[in-house]
Amino acid sequence: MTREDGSKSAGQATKHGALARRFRQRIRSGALKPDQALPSEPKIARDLGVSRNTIRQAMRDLEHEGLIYRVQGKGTFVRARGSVRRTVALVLHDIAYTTHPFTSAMIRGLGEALENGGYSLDILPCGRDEDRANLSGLAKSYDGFLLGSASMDKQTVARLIAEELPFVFVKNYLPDLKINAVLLDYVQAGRLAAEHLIGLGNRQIGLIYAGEATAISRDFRLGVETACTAHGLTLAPENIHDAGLSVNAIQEIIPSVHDVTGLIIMDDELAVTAIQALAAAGKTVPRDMSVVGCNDMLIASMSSPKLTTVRLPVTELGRQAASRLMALIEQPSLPSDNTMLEPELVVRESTARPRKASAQRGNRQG
Amino acid sequence: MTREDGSKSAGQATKHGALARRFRQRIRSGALKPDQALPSEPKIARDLGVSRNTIRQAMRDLEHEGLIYRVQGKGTFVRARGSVRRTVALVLHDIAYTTHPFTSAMIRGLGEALENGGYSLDILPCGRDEDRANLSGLAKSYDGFLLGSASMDKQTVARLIAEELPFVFVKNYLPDLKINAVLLDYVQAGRLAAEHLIGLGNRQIGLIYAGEATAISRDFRLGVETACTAHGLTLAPENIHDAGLSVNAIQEIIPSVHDVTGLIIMDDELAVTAIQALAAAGKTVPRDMSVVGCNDMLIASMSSPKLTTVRLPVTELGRQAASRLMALIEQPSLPSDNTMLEPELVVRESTARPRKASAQRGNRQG
DNA sequence: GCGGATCGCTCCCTACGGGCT
DNA sequence: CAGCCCGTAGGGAGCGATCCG
Repeated sequence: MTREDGSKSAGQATKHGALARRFRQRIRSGALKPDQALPSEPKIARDLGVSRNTIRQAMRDLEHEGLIYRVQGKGTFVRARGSVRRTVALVLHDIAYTTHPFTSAMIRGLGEALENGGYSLDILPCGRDEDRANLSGLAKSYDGFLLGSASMDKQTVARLIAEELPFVFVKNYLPDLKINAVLLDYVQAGRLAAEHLIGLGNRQIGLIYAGEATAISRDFRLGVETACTAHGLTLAPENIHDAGLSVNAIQEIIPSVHDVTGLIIMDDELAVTAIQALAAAGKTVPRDMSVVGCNDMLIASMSSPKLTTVRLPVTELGRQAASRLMALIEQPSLPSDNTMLEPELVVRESTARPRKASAQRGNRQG
Repeated sequence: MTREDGSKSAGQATKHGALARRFRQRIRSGALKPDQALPSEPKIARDLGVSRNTIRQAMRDLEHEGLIYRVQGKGTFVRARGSVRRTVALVLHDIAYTTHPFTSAMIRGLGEALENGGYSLDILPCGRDEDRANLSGLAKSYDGFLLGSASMDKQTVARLIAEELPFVFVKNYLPDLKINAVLLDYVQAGRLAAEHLIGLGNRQIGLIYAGEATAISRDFRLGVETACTAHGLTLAPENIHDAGLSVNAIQEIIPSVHDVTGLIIMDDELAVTAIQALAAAGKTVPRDMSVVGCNDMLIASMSSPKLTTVRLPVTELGRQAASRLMALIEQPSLPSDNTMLEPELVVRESTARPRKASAQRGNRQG
């Protein structure tokens, strides 16, 4: 431990450390400019009274850090910052999340913005402790990090901060850390979905969401409950179900949904699956039950009936997060900032006035 | 150029290179086991008659490669291979491809198999020359590579071979390289799609595919043409369209599709989009036109009408490719092998007998 | 608990070679 | 060509860490 730290932060203990530190500062500050030659090894040796061997060790370290390059017969030069394509990493809980349409849409936005900025994007998992431990090791390989995992822990973030590595939270966030984040307003998304159903006359509302594990899922539930309370309704605990992101879970949950005329499902794919499961159980959407999805993925407009959903600007989320990270990389002193993107209700065919309610209230014909 | 190659592949030119090579082999072969101590620097110096300085340089290189670790006062030791979680990289043309449902399904299979094997998966882009150049630099970071990009070039592959890095082609391949690959039989996929339409009585068939740029797209067209020829039909050039993977391209292509009763589209999303575009132009599928997709993604069974398509075992492709790569990593001497996975026709609602044809032939009522 | 042996780490010196200008 | 550059290779001295008797 002590040793490793010593040899890394060095800078004073050893002569080569001090030398490396000296040149590192001069390069970072801009005193030495890209492709400018450093003094030759023999010259430094004479000037500073150190052996050439020591100088070579310092130079070797700087070369490994990517700060300089050496050409036999010519000299040692400062590496141009842009000579290596800059790369940022998107860190997900599990690489399998790329599979989800939401993540796909986000990556589309990220890739687009980063491409325009001349950056490359790699995707890394961080669900396992080893992966996260490895992350700071990979730090040298990346110019910045997009943190898209709900399983990101404070220690890892603290390490990123300690090493002064730029990062931006995308979609997920750590509740008690006020740091760079580009987020979606899931409270508002839940509220919009619930208010739409309530506005149609639904008094019994059910919720299928991703559970209490992630902040955004909690936010969504909070939004639904807030809307219900505001209209004098209660979201009964037995009408709240945790499906995670699993299509299979939906199949198990649907049969246990009773006494509900409106169902809010936090994911379009799950919502479409739910509609099919309801159909299999003899219930037609929206005649017997209204269903509202969330995200407005492609499938929402392709399914039958077309899904009423809450559109979240996912691709825009990616774009803004990427822009924010690039700004941070190019100007590390930027103040921390949180951005919240707002959702929008998209009414299609999967929601309608509940039959009993409309009969009781309007007593309309048909 | 010459220099870089020299210093990298070294091994014979310089003494420290030869030394490093010597120990690299002994470690890789298992002659030196994890956490086993290497001979001490002075001992190697005496035994081999080289200076300690030279030995230290070789050890430095090995340490940077992660093969050994050194502890002052104790000695130099072989690093346990399993101490760092093994990681493989999926190399795609562009990170945006993760966005495509096909890639998602493949990643699902890859992730599943790798997870079971105790591996992590990173996703890297390689579309730009800089990215590919960087790839061999990243070689040290990864235990193997899954090559999923059609833009993979021979030089890059040659470099991987030269550095003895395990790799497996997934889905895409380089026509003249007989190397490890797990592939889908796109010739057969095209043939199945065409034969289904022909079997229904369609005589005028159109094809929308991803162009001539990639081997699999060419294979698909070949399959369609083969089936047509076998049944005495010709696939007219004006009925072959290149849409890439672009939903927008479909919108432009559909209006120019004439005199065709059956349309084969190499991607389900594009096929569903095409059906909507046809509807907008007043043509109903399958009454006025039969449409066959390819891949059997989720959307194929969710759309209306449900899409007849050719199911390709994409997730299985991922699983097998991952297994193959893990086997190669653990036993580099495995002989090269190609695996081809076969498609299957899934008939749903988007295909039917053409009206004219059925009228002409059966002259049925209605 | 302490001293000696051993280890890797730092630092110095010299010399030769091959590439660049 | 000479003169400079970095790369390689050799020599040696002393230090701090580790281990063992």
